[in-house]
Amino acid sequence: MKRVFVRRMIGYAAALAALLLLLQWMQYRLLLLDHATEIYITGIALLFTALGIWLAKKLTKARTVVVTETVVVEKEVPVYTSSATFTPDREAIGRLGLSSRELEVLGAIASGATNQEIADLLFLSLNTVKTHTARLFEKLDVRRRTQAVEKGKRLGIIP
Amino acid sequence: MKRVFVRRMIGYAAALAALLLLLQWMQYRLLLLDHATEIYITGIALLFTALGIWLAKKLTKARTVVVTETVVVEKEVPVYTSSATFTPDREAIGRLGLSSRELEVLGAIASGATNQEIADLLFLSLNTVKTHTARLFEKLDVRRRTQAVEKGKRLGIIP
DNA sequence: ACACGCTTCATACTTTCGGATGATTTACAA
DNA sequence: TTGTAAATCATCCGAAAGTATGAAGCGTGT
Repeated sequence: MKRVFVRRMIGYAAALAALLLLLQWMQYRLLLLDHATEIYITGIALLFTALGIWLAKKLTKARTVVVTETVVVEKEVPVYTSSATFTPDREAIGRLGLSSRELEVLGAIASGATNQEIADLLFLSLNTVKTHTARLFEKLDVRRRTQAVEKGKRLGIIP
Repeated sequence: MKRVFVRRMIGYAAALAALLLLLQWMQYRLLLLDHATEIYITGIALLFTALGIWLAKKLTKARTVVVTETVVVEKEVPVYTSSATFTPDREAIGRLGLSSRELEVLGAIASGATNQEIADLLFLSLNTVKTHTARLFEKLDVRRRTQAVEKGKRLGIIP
């Protein structure tokens, strides 16, 4: 792979060198004549336009890649324990030292409630809910409610 | 078709004419100086190389053909999708009209990322992430990211 | 009685989210 | 050609969330 690329680069460099030599020669030849500058310039222009086209084609062609992806998906169908029979992992809860109020708040957060809604639901003040969430986040070692939900589900604390 | 092509050609011709005028001017200006020829030539070369590349790109782009391939996949009993072999519910996604970007953002939200983190992750601006989330919430008919995660999981859109 | 943890609530401040709206570009379809 | 959808980015503003800190009441166990 690498070797091919290096060789191609060398080829390009050689072609460019040849081109420059040709130019040098043209310059030397044509400057001897009077009023030949326009022809010279035109030659240059055409030459380099061609070079540009050639370059572009090479570059775009080299970049044309066809990718065929085959994805095989195998699935098992395990016996499914529905969410109705969810039992929280008491071990994890004890290990983290989560209080019952904090668990309630975590559940409400997971359901998508705002702090104010949680306050109304549990008959608390907004500030109290905030302290609960703050302690909850500290114990779960997270910084946002979305992370708390993710971690809670992962640890089996909430369904 | 033909008409478009002709007009494009006219545009190219105009551009070329402008280019030639520019050259004429450069020639007039620079030939007043000594030893400016080399610089002039180099300019010409670069200019026309660029022109060539541009031309080639335009010409090849106009010829770009899009091939659409339809792949039919048969799925086996997707009753229960464990987190390891999760496959999103395409039916639900299609029904809600969720775009790929919106799905990416939803996944990132579910992992607990802030909008800024999502922006960094997907190489977007914060504002773009916000518009994606806004549209996502609208389509999911929710008002907060926690609700979006909850609904996304419930509908089988995210694991 | 007293320490300890849980719960409750408050103030003040910063950060993150979310809503509304508009601009621009690109791709694709009618 | 025109229209539409997706994706990108922007500003402004208000709401929600989160941080820091202090404080008070209430059971429980020693």
